Amino acid sequence: MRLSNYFLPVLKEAPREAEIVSHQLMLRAGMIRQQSAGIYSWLPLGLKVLRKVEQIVREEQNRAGAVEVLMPTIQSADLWRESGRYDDYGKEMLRITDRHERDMLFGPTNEEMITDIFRSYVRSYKDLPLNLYHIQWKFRDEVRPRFGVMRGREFLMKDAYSFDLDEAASRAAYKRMFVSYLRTFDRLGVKAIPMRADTGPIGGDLSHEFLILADTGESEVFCHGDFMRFPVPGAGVDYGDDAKISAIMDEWTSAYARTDEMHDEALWDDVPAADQMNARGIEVGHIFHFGTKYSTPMGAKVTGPDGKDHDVFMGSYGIGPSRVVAALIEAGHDDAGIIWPASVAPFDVGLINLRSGDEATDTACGDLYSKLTAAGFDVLYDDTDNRAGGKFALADLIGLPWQLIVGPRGLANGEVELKERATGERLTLTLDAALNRLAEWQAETAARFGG
RNA sequence: CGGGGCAUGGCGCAGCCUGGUAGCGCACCUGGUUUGGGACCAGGGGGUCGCAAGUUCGAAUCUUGCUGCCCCGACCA
Repeated sequence: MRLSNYFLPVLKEAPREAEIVSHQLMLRAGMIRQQSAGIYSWLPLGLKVLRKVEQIVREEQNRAGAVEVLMPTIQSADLWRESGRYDDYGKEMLRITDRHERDMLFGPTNEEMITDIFRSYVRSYKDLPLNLYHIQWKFRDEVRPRFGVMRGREFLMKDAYSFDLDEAASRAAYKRMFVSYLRTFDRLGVKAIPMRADTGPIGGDLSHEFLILADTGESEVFCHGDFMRFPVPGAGVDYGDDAKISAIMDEWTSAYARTDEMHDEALWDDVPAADQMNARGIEVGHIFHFGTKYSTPMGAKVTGPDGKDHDVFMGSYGIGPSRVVAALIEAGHDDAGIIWPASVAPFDVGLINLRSGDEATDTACGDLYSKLTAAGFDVLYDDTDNRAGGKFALADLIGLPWQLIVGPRGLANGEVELKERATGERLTLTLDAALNRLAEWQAETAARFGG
């Protein structure tokens, strides 16, 4: 993409209303625009990151055996009356009346609807286990939306729902999602820690939150240092092997990890002082096992091997991709701007032409742009006639992993500069050497973050 | 929902106390000189000062009401 053809409305100064760094940087980098309290438009750069996050989440859900569907944002109130939540949910639910005076709502979550889909089609235990998910916008009319997309009223959520014949099978489904979350956050390039959680209004008896560690996180985290050492299951993990999956979850739940809300000083004292890790985190995922809470009132049952009907056991599993985008910034930034993990960076390389209009420089940049694009790099080519300083500042702000800096001075020696955003390291290389270095990185990144 | 704050060109702000018809920086447009870490000169465009009512000869400025947004607390991906 040539910057001159792109839409990247950056701001030199952060709007006053933005308090936290991710919100400031998302506004400054032209990723989002606020349309109303807690409601945002996603501009091209932001959307690109959001889609990448979404795609990684999708791939790991699919790998774990979940099947994608897409349910509507608007739901009928009748469905929610069946579960009893229409009255329970309170003012967080945005209620809408259509032209026929029917009670509708903008879905804050989809347990009822997915249960309705399930009961409409599934009759036999032989069709289980089943896990259906979708990635769809939700709306929760928060009393106090804040911190940009970190806590918006409208937000993108991946929500998966598992259906099983009995408690044991349902718990196995829960563990598969648990493991898939470990992989998902690892591929997103962040350290996420699963913590025992309150089940809250969704109900149930087994629940974990996944928190991305970031110094500016909202929640205080107490966890054992072992979490930094537990191995993340690889792409080859066998989700069909219940024992193996169970063992992974056992390991990842073997050490103490709680947020301040669930913190237990007595248990904490049992953790050796050297292993006590006190950090901050951002909740980006939450999984629940809630048994027959919805299947019973809504009549979602299957015929078992015994020839009798059984209410199905369910769980739900959420990740908020829109919040993840903000959390990644909280976890990766410096004074100059964002530092994206390679797997979700909006572009791989920022190609900086230091002297647009200079024939030799333009030619060299055009050539590099073609070669990189052909080699599978997503390149943002700054071909504008801005000054060097402005281009550097922009590149740092939007946080692409690499900056390939091309100017007449270096070209005279057949050289360009390659700057790595994360480390700030700058290398002066020949054109070919620079391309080779990027190719190495591409291979490393594919190995590290690939599906 | 309780408490606090803010609202003046696209963004950041001053002006308000002590009413006299709106200003600064950045951004934008034109021309020129420039060009390796946010250039300089000259010229230019853009705001019924959130909305409504009131006080006054006169309101960005004073009064009242409303709306929007932000922050702190209780709740959430």
